[in-house]
Amino acid sequence: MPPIGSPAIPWAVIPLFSSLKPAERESLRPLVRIRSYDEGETIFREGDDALHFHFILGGKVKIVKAAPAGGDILLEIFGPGDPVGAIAAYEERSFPAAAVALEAASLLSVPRQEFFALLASNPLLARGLLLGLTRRMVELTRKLSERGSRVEYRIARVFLTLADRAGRSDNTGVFVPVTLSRQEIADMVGTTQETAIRIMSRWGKDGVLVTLEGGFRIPDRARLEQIPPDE
Amino acid sequence: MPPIGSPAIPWAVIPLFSSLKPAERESLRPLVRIRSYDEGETIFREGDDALHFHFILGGKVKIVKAAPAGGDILLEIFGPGDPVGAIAAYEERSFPAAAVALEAASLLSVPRQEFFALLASNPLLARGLLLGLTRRMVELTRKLSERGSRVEYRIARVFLTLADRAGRSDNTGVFVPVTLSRQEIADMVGTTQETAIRIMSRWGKDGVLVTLEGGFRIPDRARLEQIPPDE
DNA sequence: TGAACGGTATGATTTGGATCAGACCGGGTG
DNA sequence: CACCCGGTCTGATCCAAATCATACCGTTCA
Repeated sequence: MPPIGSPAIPWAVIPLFSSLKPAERESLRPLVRIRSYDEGETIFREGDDALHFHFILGGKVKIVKAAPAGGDILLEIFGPGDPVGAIAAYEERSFPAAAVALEAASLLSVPRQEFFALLASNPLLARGLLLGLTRRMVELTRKLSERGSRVEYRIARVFLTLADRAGRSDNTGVFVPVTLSRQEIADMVGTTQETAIRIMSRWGKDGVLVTLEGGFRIPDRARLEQIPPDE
Repeated sequence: MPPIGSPAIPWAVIPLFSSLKPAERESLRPLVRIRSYDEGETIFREGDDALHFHFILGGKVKIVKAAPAGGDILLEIFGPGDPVGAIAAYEERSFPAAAVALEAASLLSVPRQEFFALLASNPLLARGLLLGLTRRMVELTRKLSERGSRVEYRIARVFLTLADRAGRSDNTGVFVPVTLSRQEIADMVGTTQETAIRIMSRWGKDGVLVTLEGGFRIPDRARLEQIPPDE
């Protein structure tokens, strides 16, 4: 057993840390904190000071932002290995959105200062961060360009990307092991719970996308892909 | 006069290059290219291979992305000093959106390879890029959270941020020296030209925001800020 | 000179989805 | 047990904005 205050850190689950030298890991160990969160528990709120970088060791975390018109927008769903709150922590600014555990989760937190020092001395770390940011950027611009498309199309896109990122294929189609309420689905595409429900239950009847325990099944990807953005 | 192929480079207009050492600048000089673009001319298209990083020396450039439902979304307006196409060029991927000169513009282009090499050796450059990306990221998430707000509110937000970024204040209010067609305004908020026209001409009558030669005048910022997101 | 054209303007009509209003169901929990 | 509560479902109504239509510039250009 490791002594208290120096937890065993599962470096392997965090790709961004793969470039760290043993000495760097050793120096980081006494500074980091590992904490578990229950489903629905808030990790940080919109507007909080970004004092730490967080990394997901296990579980799933959603990033939500309050919309000016009321309600929330679900911006991202992160899983093991993903950095959380990196955008805000890099500058000395406050979080532009909140992070909430979508299911029971465990997070590693590194004080802002320490991570920042590491970043200055380790170009590969900077490169990894830059790479992750550009990927998210491309995703976000794609989402923005979907404005004006029908809700059904946008929900279809959500599940298609979820299928790509977390889906498991078997003989009955693709299974997406993510539990989302209809409200959360609505928040992902900027609509109301009611219309999300209508679309989801129609899809259920038609066998396009079925809700079940612990996730969703997509019997036939092509059916989802064929849903048109307009008309 | 500098010899052909080695243009005089106005380093000062590009903040990102402020950290470059004289030797680095010297090595870059024979590799870069400077080119002028007419208003409306395309700098790169969506889907093109990202072979260069571009920097704006003068003029304005818009970033537009084709929407799945048809039409364009205007994602960004960049001015002198801003990097263009950085997201795509960093990875070996193609541009996720097109760049078009909003007015006559001059751009400096650095081959992807060279810029990338520079990035690896100069941590401050990486830091600057990272900083710029995080800023844009925050902006993008804010825009995304505006889904569901009324069009009038979204257009108001566009002009308020334009006023912050490029506005010049005088005794008659703020003047925003950017020429935008009603269609381009529509593309910025994801609506149609007609509704953009209706809102803009109503604002003109009410003196909230006036269109004139070479830009727009906002007599009273507060009037724009008071426009509610819903109801 | 006049035809073609891009941008602006305004009215009439239509519609996707928001809003409002109930209803049902399974799982806590006092 | 009855009660409540969060999530799901469905129907009825409403409305902001899309769509369709038509007109009016100023300018380029043949």
